[in-house]
Amino acid sequence: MASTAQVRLTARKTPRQARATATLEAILEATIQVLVAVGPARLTTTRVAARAGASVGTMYQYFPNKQALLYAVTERYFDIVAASVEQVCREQHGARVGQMAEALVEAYWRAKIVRCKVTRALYLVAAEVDTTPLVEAFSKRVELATSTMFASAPDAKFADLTIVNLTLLTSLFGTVRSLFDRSLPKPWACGVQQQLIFMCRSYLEAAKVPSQPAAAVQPHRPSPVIERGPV
Amino acid sequence: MASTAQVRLTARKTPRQARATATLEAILEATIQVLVAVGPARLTTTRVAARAGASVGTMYQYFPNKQALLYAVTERYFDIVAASVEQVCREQHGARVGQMAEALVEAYWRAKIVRCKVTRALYLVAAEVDTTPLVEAFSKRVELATSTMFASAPDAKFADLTIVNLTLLTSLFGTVRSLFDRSLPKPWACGVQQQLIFMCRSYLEAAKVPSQPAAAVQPHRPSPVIERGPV
DNA sequence: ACCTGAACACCGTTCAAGT
DNA sequence: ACCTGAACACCGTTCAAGT
Repeated sequence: MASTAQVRLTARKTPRQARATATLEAILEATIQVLVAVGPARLTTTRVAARAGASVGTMYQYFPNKQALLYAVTERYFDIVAASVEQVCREQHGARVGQMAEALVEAYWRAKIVRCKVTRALYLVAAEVDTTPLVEAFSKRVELATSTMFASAPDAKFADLTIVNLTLLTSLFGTVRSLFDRSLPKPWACGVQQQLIFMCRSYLEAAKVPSQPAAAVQPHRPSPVIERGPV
Repeated sequence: MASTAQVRLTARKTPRQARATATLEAILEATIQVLVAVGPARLTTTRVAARAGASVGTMYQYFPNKQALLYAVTERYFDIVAASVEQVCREQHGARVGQMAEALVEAYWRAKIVRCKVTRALYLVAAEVDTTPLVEAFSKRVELATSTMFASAPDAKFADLTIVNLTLLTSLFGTVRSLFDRSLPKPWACGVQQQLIFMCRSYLEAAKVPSQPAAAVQPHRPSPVIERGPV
């Protein structure tokens, strides 16, 4: 592992009294605020504690180290985003694929942009803490929701839904991230977001397995190098 | 700005003697090695200096701070990747769009994966240093190369090449990054990479403006919400 | 149970002294 | 011109002492 050595990232103890719960909450909230204000690299445990109205020692009662603090905040964030994706997936159950793709992209985009400062700050914590397990859990959760949704579409069947779904999500997550990383003027970012919907629709359309009344329209040229499943 | 305050990120002075040039080179090389070994968060100026066989003071003669060091290394890396993308763009000049898309994705993927440890480490330095200017310069450079290439395709014209090109690249950069961030088993990663080619092809195909002998095939359903340019 | 903050170790950065 | 490394300030983490 490159960036991180072996460190416990889970909470150290859970509060038993109401006062303690409030303290813990204050610390987590303060962490987000400091994160947004100065970024993860310049975030200081003392600063977080001060912002939360507590002392450093208190913070260390609940978290074994700075990394665990960032880990906890990231976990909460992923949970919110995953939940809102799951919601649209339920809402779009049984719709047409094109409509699903559009709703999915828009929901994810909205979830990221509503708290865009937080999003931007959290994209950077990966450098301080190894958040791979969180990314993995988040991805798996979303994959399940979207694949269930796509499987319910009446207008499309896919030869290998798993890989199509995985590709679509990888591209969605990545494209949105790229948009955050670059400092594109808003109109361009919106343009790309619109095109992204169009791109996802085109991909799904092209990845469809031809339905019953097929054989009518054939691909113009034989598509040569295009394989589907994992190699 | 969240993560970084005002700091000079450019080199402090340039070496005048051969000995000094060697020192500088050793420092840059050592930085990459340490970066790969422990990641940007745990990279230490002393460690870098030691690895380079120099003292901390020497490092500070050439770089005003740790961030400038990481900045310089990132710049070099971007330069290599951009150069290899530019090369395929020249090679594919005048080819068909589908072929171009495939070559582009594969070239970018290859450039990233040949030194995958370095790639992974450098993805993380963005948290320590504000590399936005470098990302921007890199993107602009690649945009120019690919848009020139696409404009030379005999089999496709686009209503707005700029936004199509921007979307394609944003998606390419992002998807590849997502693949690095997640710890997918190799076969799945390869599967997604293959599908990404297919996705880019489908998108370009769908974004084409119908050529001369058009009017024959009409879109099955009016596509509702799909706009092209920036809003 | 929970909280505090002085104390310690470590790392970024400087600068007076060397070749 | 270039290099060195002890010295200083700052931040993560601990722990003895408090309520």
